[in-house]
Amino acid sequence: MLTERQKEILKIIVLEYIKLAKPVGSNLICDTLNCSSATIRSEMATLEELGLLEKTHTSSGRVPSEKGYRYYVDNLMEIKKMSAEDMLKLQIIFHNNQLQFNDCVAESLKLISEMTNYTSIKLGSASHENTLKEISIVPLNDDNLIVIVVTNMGYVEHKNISLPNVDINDVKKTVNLINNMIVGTPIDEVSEKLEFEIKPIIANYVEEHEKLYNAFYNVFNNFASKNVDVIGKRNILKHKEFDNIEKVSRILDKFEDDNIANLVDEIKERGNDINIYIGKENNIDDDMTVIETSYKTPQEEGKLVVVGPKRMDYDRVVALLEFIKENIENQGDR
Amino acid sequence: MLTERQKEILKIIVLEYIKLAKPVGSNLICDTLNCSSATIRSEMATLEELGLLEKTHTSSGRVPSEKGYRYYVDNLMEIKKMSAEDMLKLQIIFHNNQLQFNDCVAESLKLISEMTNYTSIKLGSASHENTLKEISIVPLNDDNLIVIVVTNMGYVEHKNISLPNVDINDVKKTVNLINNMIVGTPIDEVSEKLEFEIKPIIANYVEEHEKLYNAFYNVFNNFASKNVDVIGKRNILKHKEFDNIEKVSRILDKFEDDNIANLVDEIKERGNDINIYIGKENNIDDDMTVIETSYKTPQEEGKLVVVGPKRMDYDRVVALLEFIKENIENQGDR
DNA sequence: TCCTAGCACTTTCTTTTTCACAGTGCTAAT
DNA sequence: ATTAGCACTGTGAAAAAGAAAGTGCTAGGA
Repeated sequence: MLTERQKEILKIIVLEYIKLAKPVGSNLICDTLNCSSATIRSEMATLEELGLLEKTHTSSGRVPSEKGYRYYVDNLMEIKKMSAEDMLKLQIIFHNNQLQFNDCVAESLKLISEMTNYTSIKLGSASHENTLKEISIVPLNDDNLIVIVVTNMGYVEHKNISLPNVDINDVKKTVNLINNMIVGTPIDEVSEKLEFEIKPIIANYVEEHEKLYNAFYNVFNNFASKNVDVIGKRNILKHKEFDNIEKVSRILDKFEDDNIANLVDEIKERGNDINIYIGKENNIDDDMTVIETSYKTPQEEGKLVVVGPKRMDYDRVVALLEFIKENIENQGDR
Repeated sequence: MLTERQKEILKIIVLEYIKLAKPVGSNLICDTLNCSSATIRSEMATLEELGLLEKTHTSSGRVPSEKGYRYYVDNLMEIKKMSAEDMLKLQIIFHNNQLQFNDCVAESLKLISEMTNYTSIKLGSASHENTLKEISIVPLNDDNLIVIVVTNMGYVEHKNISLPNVDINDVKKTVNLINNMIVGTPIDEVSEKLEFEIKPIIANYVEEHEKLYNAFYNVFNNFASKNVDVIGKRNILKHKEFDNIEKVSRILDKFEDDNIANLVDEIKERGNDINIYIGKENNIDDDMTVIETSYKTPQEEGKLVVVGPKRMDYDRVVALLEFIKENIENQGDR
């Protein structure tokens, strides 16, 4: 258990380090705390023994450790009201009746990325949670057509396929078959069903049934398993601690879509409204913090994530995410 | 007019610098050219006077100037056969019957990016070149539906819209109207036609016609004006000359989708099969080279572009692009 | 006339040295 | 408990020194 003064000191160090990214010395603190730097130093030594602070070298000021950030987040952080400015900008998005619901989510995340210089991620439901809602085709010319697949979650994917020498009516019949027989199946089980339920039927009356079957099989087999949107990848470049190409490369690689979708998906939920995973607590990168929240509306469910350096403006991000989550869930059915 | 020996020297310097990114000294060259370093030095001085070579400082080796690269590309470069390895990998893609035509293009560009560590770009036709082919809807639930727009070029875009209190049959009627009256219109003129041709009609019988009109209007008004795919943005990080965050940032910003689509689109075509724009010759970045080719198939037309440092493996990229262009155009109608 | 050996000169890059600074830990006194 | 005082330490910037790479120029030889 920390004394009040120790808490105060830890808090100042965390906030100061978040602001300036420079180790915090005892002098800076004694100004605000009305005691001598020597006193602060001995307190800082105690906090270091407890594992809450670290030094970058023997005679440097102190930097929060991961455990220190954790303590701050759990015990010291006061959830601030959002700044009026932040609030206003977000409200403009959510009150813009021109924008469709989906765009609101995307736009607000984009705004968060811009305002904070962190990276935000929207992760929709995975393909095994999506079922086939409807499939339709648009012929382009004799040989080529577009297949459009819509899932119950409103996720849409389309693919250009070419079927030379296949009668368009046979394609239409096949589409009808699929729409009658397979709708409601989880996306990643569709290709299996195609093989055992559709293929035998069309084999009877379609000349080029092999070609036809293959084309549809591929559509479903390559269906994006994740529905992910990463916004502001390049923001990592704006932070002091990522000042060399290797680090930046490493992080940008992590942000690649498939990659990040898996990593975000693996987050073991802690069940809070907003969950914070600092450094080693997340599986994206030890140098980063991940803040996550989930949302659920009649149309769609998913996760919203903000990723930034451990030295992150926790208060602000939490406030922003809470606001967005709330707005999404209230307006989801507008 | 350069002497044979001067050409030889320039060529060696270009190739060597492309390989190692280090200024090339006279000693290295005299080994291969059977003459003394002093001779080479005086030749290099001449080439520098002609503006084909540059020094990084008074006593450094030589580096090709932009003009030097240009001379190399125009006069010295021998279009090599592709390496067997490159050839094989690409052929696997184009001979893979599982892959649809579109995927072949994307896959082969992805491969190029991986093999060369440059960035490649696929630019489809712009919205003013696309006309409306068909529009269709998939209802998700009472209030929400998906609008799918297909253009004559096979470009597809979809949008989630919500229309509370609008009868689905009215929506269907509107869709039919659009499909009957507006098909064939260039995409960027559609919203105008909606206003003057469709809106007056639905106003007569649809209660919430304002809502309905707005929704469709937005779909077309926000239609992506460019159809662009940038592959391997992060490759810029792998090149020696981009060793600081500012440069990398600058380039990565340039690669952002809307941005790059415009820049690529602005390229004034020189009408060759393959066009090379070195440094200031392109409008993407003075430190980069852009290699561009166009393709045209019955289904689609567009540009393929490779962007990399000026110190780029010209031979290889040209060979790769030529191969891909040829395969696309031959297989476009397979 | 062209080529080359030789040499002085220049710039960069790396290493070493020096120095001020910011900050610590400890001790002794309050 | 707190604090003033002081010795000590690692950093970072600046200056100094030396090695390496490469040039330009000159004079002599084919």
